[in-house]
Formats: sequence, C-alpha cells, structure tokens
Amino acid sequence: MKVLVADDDADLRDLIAFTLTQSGYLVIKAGDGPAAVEHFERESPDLVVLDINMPGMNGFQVCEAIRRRSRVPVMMLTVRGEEEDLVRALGLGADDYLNKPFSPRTLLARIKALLRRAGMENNSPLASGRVSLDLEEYSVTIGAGAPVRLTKLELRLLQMLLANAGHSVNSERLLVQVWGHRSGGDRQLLKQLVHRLRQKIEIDPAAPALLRTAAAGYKLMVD
Amino acid sequence: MKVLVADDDADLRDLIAFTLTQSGYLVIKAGDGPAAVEHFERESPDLVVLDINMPGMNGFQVCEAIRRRSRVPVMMLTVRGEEEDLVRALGLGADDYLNKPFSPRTLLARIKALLRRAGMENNSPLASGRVSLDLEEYSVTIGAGAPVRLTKLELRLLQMLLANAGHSVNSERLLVQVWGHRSGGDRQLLKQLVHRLRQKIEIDPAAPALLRTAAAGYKLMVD
DNA sequence: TGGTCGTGTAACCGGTTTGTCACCCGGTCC
DNA sequence: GGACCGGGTGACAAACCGGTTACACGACCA
Repeated sequence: MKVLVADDDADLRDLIAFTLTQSGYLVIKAGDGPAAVEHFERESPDLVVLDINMPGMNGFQVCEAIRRRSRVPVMMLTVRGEEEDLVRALGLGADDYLNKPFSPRTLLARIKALLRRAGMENNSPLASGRVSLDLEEYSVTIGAGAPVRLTKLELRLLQMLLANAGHSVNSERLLVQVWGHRSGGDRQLLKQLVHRLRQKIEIDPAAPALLRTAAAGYKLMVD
Repeated sequence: MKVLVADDDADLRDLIAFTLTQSGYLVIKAGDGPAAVEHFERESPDLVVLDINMPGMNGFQVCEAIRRRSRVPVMMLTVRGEEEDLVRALGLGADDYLNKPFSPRTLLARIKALLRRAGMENNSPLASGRVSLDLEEYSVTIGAGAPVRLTKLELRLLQMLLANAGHSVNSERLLVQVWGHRSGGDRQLLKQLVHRLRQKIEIDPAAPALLRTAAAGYKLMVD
C-alpha cells in the first residue's frame, strides 16, 4: 500500500512518514507541490496526504491536478479555524481532512478509514504469489517454507520489490526508497543488501531464482 | 506512439515537437486547423495536442471534427484565465488542458497521464510493424523470432529509430539522443553502435534489411 | 568486557560494454 | 590515376558492472 505524503515541513513530513512506515505502508515523500505531482505520476500511490500550505504549488492545486487524473483518496492537512480552506478542499474533491496539530494515532485511524471506504483495506501481510511479508514480525515466507527473519533494510527492499512484483525496479528508485536519498555512487549499498538478502532467501544464492538481476535494477519473481 | 501537434505559433509548435521527439514520440505538426484535420485523417495519431487560437479553424472546431470520428485523447492549450474557453473545450470532449505558458516537463507528464488513462501506456512493449521493444527487459523481438538482449545504448538507439519507424533519422539527432550531447566528430561511436546492433538483429549483417543506412542517417524498416 | 548483529566501505574478480584506432572499400572529384 | 570522403569492420584497451570477500564501526546485550 503506497502513500504519498506532501508537506514542506520536513519534520512533520518525517513524522508522518515514520508513523505510516511503522504501520507497514510504503511511503513516498514530497517537499513541495510540483514534486508531489511528479511523484504521483510516477508512483501512482494508493492514497495521498497533502498539506495545504506548500511553496511552488499549494495543496489545492496539487489536489486539483490529482483529481484530473485519478480518484485516489486524498487527505488534506489544514490549520484549525480556516473554515474556508476546508470547504475549498472538499469542494476540490479531497476525501477527508485533518486539523493540525494531530496525533499520529489519529492520522493512522483516519487513513485506515479512508482506505476502507475506498475498498482498498489491506491489513493482511503484504503478499504476492508465493512471497509474503510480515511487517510486524520483520519476516518473509516463501511458499511453504519457514519464515525468515529480516533486518529493517532488507524488509524495505523486499517491500519495494514486492510492490512491483514481477517487474524490474530501477536501482535508483530502490536507493531512494530504501535509504531515503543518496544521489549516485551508492550502488555498493544496494549490491551488498541484495547479496545479504539473497543469502537468506534464495535456495542457491549463486543462482538467484527469486531476487533476479534485471536490466537497470532488480525484480522479484513470485510465481 | 504518434502525436499530432496543432498550433499556429511555429516556435511553440517546434518546442513541443522537440520535447516529444526527445521522449521517443513520433510527432506530426500542423500549423492551422484544416491542416490538423487533414493530418488527423491521414495519420490517425494516438493523441492530439490542440491550440485553441488558430487561424482558419479554431481549436474548438478541430476538436469537434476529431470527436466526430474518434475518441483519441485530446489535450487543449489554453490561455490562463479564459475560464469559458476551458469549459467549452471540456464540453466538446477534450480530455485535458494546459495553461500557457507551461514547462515541457509538465506537458510531457500530462501527455503520459492521458495516454495511461486511455490505456495506451507506452511503458509496455513499444512496437511498430514486426519490431517490438521491451524497455523493461532490455530486449527486442523481430517478427516471430526470439527476443534479443540489448545493451543500454543499443536500446536507446533502437527506441529512437522505432519512434520514427520507416523514416530516416539524422545522425546528429541520434548522437544527441543516445549519448546526450557531444559535438561533432563522434560519428565513429554511432558507426560502431550501428554495427554492433546489426550483428545482433540482422539475419545477414552485411546486407542490412532492418536497420538501413539512409541519407545523412539511418532508418528502421518495420514492414 | 567481549560477543553478536546490522550496516557501511573498500578491494578484487571476471565478464560485458563502450570508446578508440587503424584499415578496408566503393564512389567522387580533380 | 590519385587524393579524398564516408560508411563498414576488426581489434584492442579502458571503463563499467554485478557478485563476492573481507573488514571496520557502532549499537546492543550478556
């Protein structure tokens, strides 16, 4: 379940991202409006959390842009008391709103409610084919095998690959998703992580059947 | 993927055409309404970009004419603030609009979104005639043959040629597209790349049937 | 205090890809 | 004929890439 979080306040953004990640969501972050739209296009998330005040392009504009393309649930973050903002947001097609400040727990509850309403509820372990991930237990189960414990990074890598099961995922994107930024050069990190993960989950790590090298990245074979 | 661009402003038209060509689209240009309709009939493009203000026959009329024949995605170019234009365009069956001025990147994103919505995603096999390219797998398939693996550069070259299938593409443009700049003198690179690609995809590399040498460049025969 | 674990970094290997050079050939122009 | 030009070819070296081993470092815990 992918969630796009757009907010120019880095602290708040990270808090939200942290909360959601903890609960097993895959989070994509954007620091301003244009970045939000761009990430939206590229990642097609299942839900969007939008702050109204953002430089470049405010939340209304982003919401409008998103609504022009999709009916994905959108949650707006508003400042208490700005009633007209609220009205405007809902008019533009936002599905819910949250007054700042809010508690992580509230955010989570509202997001779950939104997803349920959208019929995308999915609190069972993230799974595809014979691979299933247990985010609570930090473990993965392949077919009928025993669950294998994973580290934080391994889990995130697998989560990304699983979200695009069967399709190759660009190294660059994996770097961004797993480590959070890093420009080029850090291929080594990814190389290592893949290597360590293969040692854990492949029957023959020298001839990977699950986590395959693909053009410009890696992909997870789930069949 | 063919795109018809109709705008009476030659500079803007060329800018759009350039942007799209860079991204691998085949662009057909029209400078006024009647030409747009004519080209539309002849080329049956996959998407149309229409300026509203055009001499002879304005964008609305062209849009109407197109809608009478086809449901191809249409994107209108509007002037910011002319709300009634916008309403009218969408009423006539346009699928999206863009306020001038806009950035090439935005245009590209919106066009991709439109194509995606229309279910013509070009991310999956890019194809023309008997040649089809798989960007994810880095491979090309000719007719009923087995897929042939390509390197990054070979893929880019083929992608460019495929986007202009049947038409000769200037060496200079290929150099820019594949290597991203480099002044002159680098003909040798292209020569070598073509040579290597021919070894891979031609039945008789000495007598190329697919990747032919053409005036000032190369072209891909797809029939 | 010492061990284990997770992570980051460096170095090496073997294979592939790419850049470069030297040379061939056929056509053209003087 | 001979110089020149532009594309095609073969050969080789440099760069790159993924996989792998080894090691360093900090966190954590007994």
